[in-house]
Amino acid sequence: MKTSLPAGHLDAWRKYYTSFWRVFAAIEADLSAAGLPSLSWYDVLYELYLSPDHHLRMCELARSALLSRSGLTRLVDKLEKEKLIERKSCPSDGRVYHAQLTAKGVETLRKIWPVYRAGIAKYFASQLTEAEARDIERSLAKIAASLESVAETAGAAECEKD
Amino acid sequence: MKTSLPAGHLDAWRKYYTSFWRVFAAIEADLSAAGLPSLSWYDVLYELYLSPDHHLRMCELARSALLSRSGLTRLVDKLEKEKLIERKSCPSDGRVYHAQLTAKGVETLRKIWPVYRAGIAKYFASQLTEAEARDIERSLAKIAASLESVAETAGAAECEKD
DNA sequence: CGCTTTTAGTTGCGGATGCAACAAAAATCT
DNA sequence: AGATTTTTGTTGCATCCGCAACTAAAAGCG
Repeated sequence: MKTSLPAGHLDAWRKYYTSFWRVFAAIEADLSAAGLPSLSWYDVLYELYLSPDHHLRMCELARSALLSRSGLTRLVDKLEKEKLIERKSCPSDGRVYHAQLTAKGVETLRKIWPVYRAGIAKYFASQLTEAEARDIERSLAKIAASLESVAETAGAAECEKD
Repeated sequence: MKTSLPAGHLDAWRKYYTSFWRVFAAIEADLSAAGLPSLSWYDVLYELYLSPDHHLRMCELARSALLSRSGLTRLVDKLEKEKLIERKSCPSDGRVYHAQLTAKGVETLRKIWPVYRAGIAKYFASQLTEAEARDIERSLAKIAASLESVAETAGAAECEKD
């Protein structure tokens, strides 16, 4: 595993880190100002929306939505209280619950998206050419993919080797 | 202000969003596993380190370190308790406090950096060529710069126009 | 078949952080 | 100068979230 860090890569990291927090905060502020739920709610609803039959096991949903299992449990509690999803027990595995997107959940997704999209456009996309967007997508896809399986045990294995 | 969002730009956003959270979580996990403070501590200490005489007003530090004023107040409380910084009142403005990096603060910065650098290298830089890193730096610099002044009033002005 | 290990989801707890309200000081205006 | 507004930092409060411990169920193993 490569651990050297050329100056150009460090510069890229700094911009990546700073730009992300600023864009993220700006989008969250827009959502909040519009009286809409935060991006973590959107992420969960959207992952369910993408899934076949709009449902997913809790642990898979946690991974897709970039949350810990406990974090997801609480978030699903709130989403269920708002009738945006339902918990359904799994017939073939008594440990498993599926989160099932409701019609109201889809509706909420459709309310959030215009504001979210406008935020992405204003704070992120408006600064990028088509070519830049394509290059970023390609480069960052490699990074996202390389960390796909890293769930709750992040870094442990590699750390022990040092 | 442009609010349309081409598909390529949306794809770029998705990878940006997902990759960032995964890399961030992985680095935080490594720091935690090494018994080191989190990135928010590093950010504050590092911004002070970069500043002339290693000190900065609270509100400037909050902006540089990507925190709210209240968030910074609490973080500075903890850093001061650990003797990593000192609060110094400003002679020319009675409202202002300066956070002053201490020798122990510099030392802590030097303890965090190797682990942080290794994380950046492992989870971020190792996936990018020199050219990709350069392009990302250039593209994201524009985004970061366009949001430089957006502090606690993020999005408000633009939102009212819609 | 029992016993152990693993997996899925939940809960107690504590830490981190933002918003709104506040106090103090400075700046601005008349 | 006195009154108003703005700026700076802090605090009360609420929310979000992860880790560790726990329960229940399934899988693996003798």
